[in-house]
Amino acid sequence: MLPAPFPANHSPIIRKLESIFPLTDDERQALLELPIQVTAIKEDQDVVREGDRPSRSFAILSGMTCTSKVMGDGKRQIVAFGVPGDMPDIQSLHLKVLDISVTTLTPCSLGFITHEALWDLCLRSPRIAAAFWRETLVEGAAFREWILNVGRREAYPRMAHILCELLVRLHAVGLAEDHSCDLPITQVEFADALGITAVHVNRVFQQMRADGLIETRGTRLIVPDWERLKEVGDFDETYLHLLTTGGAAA
Amino acid sequence: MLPAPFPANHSPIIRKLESIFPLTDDERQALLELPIQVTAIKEDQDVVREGDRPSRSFAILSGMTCTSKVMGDGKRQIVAFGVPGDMPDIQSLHLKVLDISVTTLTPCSLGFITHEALWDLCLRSPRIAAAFWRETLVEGAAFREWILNVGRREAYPRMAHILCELLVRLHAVGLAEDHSCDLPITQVEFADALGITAVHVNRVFQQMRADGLIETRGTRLIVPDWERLKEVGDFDETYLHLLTTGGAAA
DNA sequence: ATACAGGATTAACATGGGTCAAAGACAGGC
DNA sequence: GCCTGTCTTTGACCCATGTTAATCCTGTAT
Repeated sequence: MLPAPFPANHSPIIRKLESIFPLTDDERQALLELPIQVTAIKEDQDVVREGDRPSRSFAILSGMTCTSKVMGDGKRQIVAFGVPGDMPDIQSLHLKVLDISVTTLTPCSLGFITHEALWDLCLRSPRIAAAFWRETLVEGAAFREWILNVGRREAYPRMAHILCELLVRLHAVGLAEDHSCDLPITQVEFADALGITAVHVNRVFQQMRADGLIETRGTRLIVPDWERLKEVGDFDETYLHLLTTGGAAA
Repeated sequence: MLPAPFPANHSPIIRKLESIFPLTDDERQALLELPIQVTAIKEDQDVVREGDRPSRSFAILSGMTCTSKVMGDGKRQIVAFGVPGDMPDIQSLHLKVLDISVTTLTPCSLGFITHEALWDLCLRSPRIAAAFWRETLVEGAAFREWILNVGRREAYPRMAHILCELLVRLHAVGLAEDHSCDLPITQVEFADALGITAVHVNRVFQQMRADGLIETRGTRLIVPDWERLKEVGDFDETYLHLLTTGGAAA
């Protein structure tokens, strides 16, 4: 029962931008004046679908999403998870037809902003445009790491790595503490994210529990030994390019 | 013996930007005035390395590169190939420490541009900044497809898919005709790109040859039946977001 | 309480692709 | 023509992960 409907506000967007790019007061103000339409949406709903041609993008104000692509034969690959502050389909501002679908993992509060308003803001404020560009570059770095994860790590370290990423990113937006967080992600979804089967996800989880690498209580994940999980997952958070480095999930 | 040292010029950069974003005369002129340092470099050289903090970025004027990451244990994953017009480390403009290495596959002519000059141009011309941003978004789409390829396709269609992508992208820059192109990529490199072993790359190639799906003469790739290769590779070029769609490698 | 549905777990068996190691093929340099 | 280094090819064997399909949970609705 994570996110109660959220008071309408832009703060997750601004916090996210500021977490990777310093803003002036004027710029913050310009962002606050963006016309934004806040919408609540249930879990397990597609917000946008592959092939859509949206006229607006959205930011996650609360809740979590996943971004996925499907193959001809129906197999699905999740390529990213979204946390508050993320704008999973910002690409649609420039690329007319979407190559991905975005699905809610939990009930979400989403803030929709028209492409027109975004374009206008970017033309008026080159530094804000640069901040968005920078966000896209950071997202690209995460995709590259995801490729490495899926392409070169075995299932066990692969899972460890993705758990590390999730924990650090959730921590960065205040949704994880004490190496623990709520992960509303089913084993089937982990399977689609890691490029393995749900059965094998289950095997890996059990081994990790047996090894004392993780504990689970319902959807809650607890990491008893963060350093060891990072080591198993070959995890180095540099690629996330957070300004608040250091004790990320510490 | 691909690329002879190239007369210094910006045209690959401009052509690339224009292939995904229409430019005005003024904007083209501003790009032409960018101070650019042209350098020839041999094959199999690292242009930049993971961990570097470059003060300039570069465009490929001729030749091909690959972009890769390595794991702690030395395993390498190639996450992208670069063709003329690409700027494989444009991210360093915003992200101080590089998360990838860029290596030449052939002798290359590279055009280096300082971050200062790029920043200056982007602040003066929001539309050019937007064009660069758009390039980054397209690059992101290619990463997402790469994740799907490595995560969900078996080795045979996975190879077919990457061959399709290479052929279409080389065709878009005039380096492929008649479903045929020069591919200066070793089997070890394909292995690192696909997340399989070189031995298995070899098995797949032989099967593809036996199936009449591809022919090779030295480094030259010939595709006798383009439609069939696309089908085997589950390839749909939409994700490349080229303006010149349709008969891409036709 | 009972029934249901989505998720988690198990087990038995199959296989794509990994590993290792040796041998061939080819190109460039002398 | 010969040497050397880099690619490619081959073969035997093995294991991480896929497949299938049944069973077991747990929370929620009736």
